[in-house]
Amino acid sequence: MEFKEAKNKFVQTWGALGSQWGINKTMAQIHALLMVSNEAVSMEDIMEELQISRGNASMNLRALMDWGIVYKEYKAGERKEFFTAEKDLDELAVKISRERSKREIKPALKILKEVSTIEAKDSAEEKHFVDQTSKLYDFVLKADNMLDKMTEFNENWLGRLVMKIMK
Amino acid sequence: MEFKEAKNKFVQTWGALGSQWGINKTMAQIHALLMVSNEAVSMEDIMEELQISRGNASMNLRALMDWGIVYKEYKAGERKEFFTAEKDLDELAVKISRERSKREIKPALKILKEVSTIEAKDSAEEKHFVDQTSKLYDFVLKADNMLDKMTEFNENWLGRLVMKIMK
DNA sequence: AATAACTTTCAATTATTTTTGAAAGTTTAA
DNA sequence: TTAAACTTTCAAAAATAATTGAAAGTTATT
Repeated sequence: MEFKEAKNKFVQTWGALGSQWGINKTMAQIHALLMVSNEAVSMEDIMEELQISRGNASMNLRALMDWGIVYKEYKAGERKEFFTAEKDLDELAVKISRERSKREIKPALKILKEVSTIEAKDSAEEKHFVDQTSKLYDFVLKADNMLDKMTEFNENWLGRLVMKIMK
Repeated sequence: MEFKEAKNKFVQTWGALGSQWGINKTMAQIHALLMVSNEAVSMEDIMEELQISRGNASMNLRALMDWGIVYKEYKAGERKEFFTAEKDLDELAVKISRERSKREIKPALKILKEVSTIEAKDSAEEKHFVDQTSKLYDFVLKADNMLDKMTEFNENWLGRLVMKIMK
């Protein structure tokens, strides 16, 4: 496989993966493209490589910057803007999980707390509801914290040890 | 908040969360409904509660069974089928992550391996591509394994200890 | 201050995904 | 074996999400 083909395959794959995880395809593709570029890329070049419109490029670049995983860069003497992606994967993971936690998990937790604390009458149905949603609240809270600590854990020596023990 | 309202709120929230994570809304809603039901529910009742068509209910129940997180049940004397959800959350998490790993991560890893092993010419561009995709391959592989081990880890005493240390 | 070089915005269009509902299929009971 | 009680399938319709492109906005240069 030659370089151009490999690059294209990577961008397509990353885009597909993104859309399966609730991130729009173009956004994931732009990110993929920037990740494997060794230097900052202009909007013009992004449009060209991905065959997308100016508006599309602009909006998705904005979204990526809001997520904190793509940065703007200015080149001396050049008028236009260039973009680079966060390339440190641990950093990337932290930012993505923080952002999704903030946008999606935290609000869901709030609702879970609300619904799990209604006063259950003595019906088995209501008791089960409260029990199950409470468990879910605890579980999601724990998973959320864990994600947040994952990288930290991953780099932690004791963590590595535990990891090894668990094969 | 009264029970019915709480139940509805829960189902809606879980549905919204699902669609943000690449699972269709109805599928997540059916799952939510079954999770908080203390007894098996018929297709008729699911249709009624969620206000969805028979076809929709049928297809999404099938999908949930394919994921291994919803089961069919038969009641003595009753002709129709009833459904229940996996209610053990650790089990649920394991099944979901196994399934997503199998369907999405593993195929992506295969591509990542392919593209990261092209022969890079001496251009910095190609070198960077190979370097970055290789790192990504390792990272995704590690994260995938970690997810698989998460529950196990969560229940693990040493894990709990590490968890505490990390506050 | 006018113009050129660029970026952003957003209503309209297009593409994708989900949902419907009725016909076809299946199973059980009489 | 027929009919009733169900479930599944899938083409068409509806709903949702992404994309376009041109006008409006911004910033730098002369």
